[in-house]
Amino acid sequence: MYSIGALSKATGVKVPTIRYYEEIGLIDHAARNAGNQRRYDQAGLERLGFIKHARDLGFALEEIKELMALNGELGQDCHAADIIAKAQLEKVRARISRLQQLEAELERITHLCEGGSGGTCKVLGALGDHSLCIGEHD
Amino acid sequence: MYSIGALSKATGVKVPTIRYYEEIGLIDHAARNAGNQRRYDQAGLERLGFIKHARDLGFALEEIKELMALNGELGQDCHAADIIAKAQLEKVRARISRLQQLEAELERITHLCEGGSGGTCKVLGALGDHSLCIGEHD
DNA sequence: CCTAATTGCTCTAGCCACTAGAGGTTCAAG
DNA sequence: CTTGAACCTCTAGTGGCTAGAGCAATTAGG
Repeated sequence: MYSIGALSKATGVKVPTIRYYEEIGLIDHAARNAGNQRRYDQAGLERLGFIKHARDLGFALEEIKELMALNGELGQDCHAADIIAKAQLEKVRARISRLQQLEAELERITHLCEGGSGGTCKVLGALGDHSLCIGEHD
Repeated sequence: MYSIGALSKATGVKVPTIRYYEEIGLIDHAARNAGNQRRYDQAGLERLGFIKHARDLGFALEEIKELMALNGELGQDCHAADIIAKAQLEKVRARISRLQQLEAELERITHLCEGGSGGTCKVLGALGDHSLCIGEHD
């Protein structure tokens, strides 16, 4: 049996976050001891570990709920899980390519600096003027 | 003179967002016409354009405030602006490399699917078990 | 000039995923 | 038995908006 603090240490999920997950129904209401403190078993630990890992992978809490529902089904629906994971992969790839565009433009902008102050700052100018951009972003 | 709607169209910043920017002090309180509606001049348009562009580049509103303060200074402090932009570039690069790790792992996970249901789903298994990951993430 | 549609106004509340703090209770070590 | 850490609940705040209610003002058409 784990206290909420022990569970937190074991999973890397902060204590208030665990309580928050319970509140929103992502995890079940924990069993309580005589003094009204939450106690968790091995299954609770594993479920929270699953959530943590999925969060680290960028899944939204709603998506994690879906994944956990699949996990609970009789003869886990692997295909559905795969679809969710693939959608997540696509999201991640889209974010990467968007960020790479930003990287290119920020690189360009920072190379405009000739140091010193006075006169017109080209960095500030480039930030203000979208028409100077090489490609589209956003 | 632009109405808030015209400003919105010209910059691509939504009307409630413009009002929100005013509320938090990112832009000055707009002048009002006889009927209490906001009216903007060219300078207002340019400032909002600057904000929009910087937001698209991933700058936080606080950072944008700093950049605009620099812009207002006598003989714009180009060096300071450059430092902020370079920091932003570093943030963007860090996010890219983090996302690339996620991409690699999601790719690995989605390749585990053998289709069909029943038995143990390797996708769900991989999501639950961090120790199966190739590299560290988060 | 009148009307109707559009646009504007303020205010409140909600989104996501937490985080922080107040003020009190229970537990575990010595 | 005492102390201090960990726990409890509750409220409020974060960033950056978005949505909706219930009005007032403007503008285009007839």
